[in-house]
Amino acid sequence: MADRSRRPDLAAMIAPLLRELIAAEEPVLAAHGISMWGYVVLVALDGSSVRTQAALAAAIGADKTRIIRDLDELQERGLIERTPDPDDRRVRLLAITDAGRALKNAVQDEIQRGEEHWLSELSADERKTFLRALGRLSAGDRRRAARGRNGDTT
Amino acid sequence: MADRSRRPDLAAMIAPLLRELIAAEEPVLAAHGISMWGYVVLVALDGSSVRTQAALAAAIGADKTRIIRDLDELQERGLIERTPDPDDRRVRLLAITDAGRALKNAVQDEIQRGEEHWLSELSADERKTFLRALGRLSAGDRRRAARGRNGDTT
DNA sequence: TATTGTTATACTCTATAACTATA
DNA sequence: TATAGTTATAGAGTATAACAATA
Repeated sequence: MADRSRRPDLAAMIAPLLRELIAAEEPVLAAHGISMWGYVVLVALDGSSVRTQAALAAAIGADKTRIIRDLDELQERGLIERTPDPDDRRVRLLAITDAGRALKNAVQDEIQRGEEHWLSELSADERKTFLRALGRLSAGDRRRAARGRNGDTT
Repeated sequence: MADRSRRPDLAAMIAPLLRELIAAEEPVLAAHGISMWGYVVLVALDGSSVRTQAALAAAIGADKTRIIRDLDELQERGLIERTPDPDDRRVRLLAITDAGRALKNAVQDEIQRGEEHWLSELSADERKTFLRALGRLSAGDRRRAARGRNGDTT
């Protein structure tokens, strides 16, 4: 018999929720002709001080080899710029363009409007505490992850 | 310039957290010689009234074809039973064994002890509200998902 | 004809290794 | 010798299609 005193594993509660959130994002991304990784890249470049491709890969938890196609495409569409670093010509400095930021903001607005659908199941207090707690746990992630890397994001 | 009034997307906050939770589970699962899907199957069979393979696949969000190997292995190890349904001989009725339940409980205990590491970042109030809100959102998943299927879990 | 469980195939991701150009 | 970026290859994981047995 199942033990009612057990709570579900955190991962088991979160995984299906994430699956639905991603499924809801896909049509929005498709409508704007951008991939999930492409969107993640734009968000990372807009919000942080990430400059090099290696730092970007680390920041978004991707392998440095698997974001190159996305960077190529984003650059071809004029959504990001890749300029050689004069101080170290191995490095290519990344920057989001105005067009890239506009696209990212449009996509993000739509996605967050869709997420209200989920958050509306919570009371105002629950919502506030939930988002804060989630941010805390997520921030813990970043702190732990940062320790394993070189600590700098440029 | 980044707009500070934007909150991160829910998916963007949850995804890295889930990745870490899964990474923390893997050594536990490996120590008990069971795969992630195998564990998910045991949890589903222990806690609900799922009986057929098709219902199980739907319940855990997997394709019916991709759980067969796991079911084979779980059965070989005596952790589940697969018996033909006398009422419909196409169907094989699934049931967790005592050994399966014992393994599942042992793994679950270890996993949840590990999760305290994350939850300890929250205050008692935050923790309570967070888990309740997460359960609510996750329950919403199940309601929405159930509507898309046949409504019965047997 | 539809459905359960199964197998085989193809496809999509991802990780690994190897290469270049710089340092 | 080590590192940033790149490319090519191989592997894992997944979805799709087709099959046999039964309804």
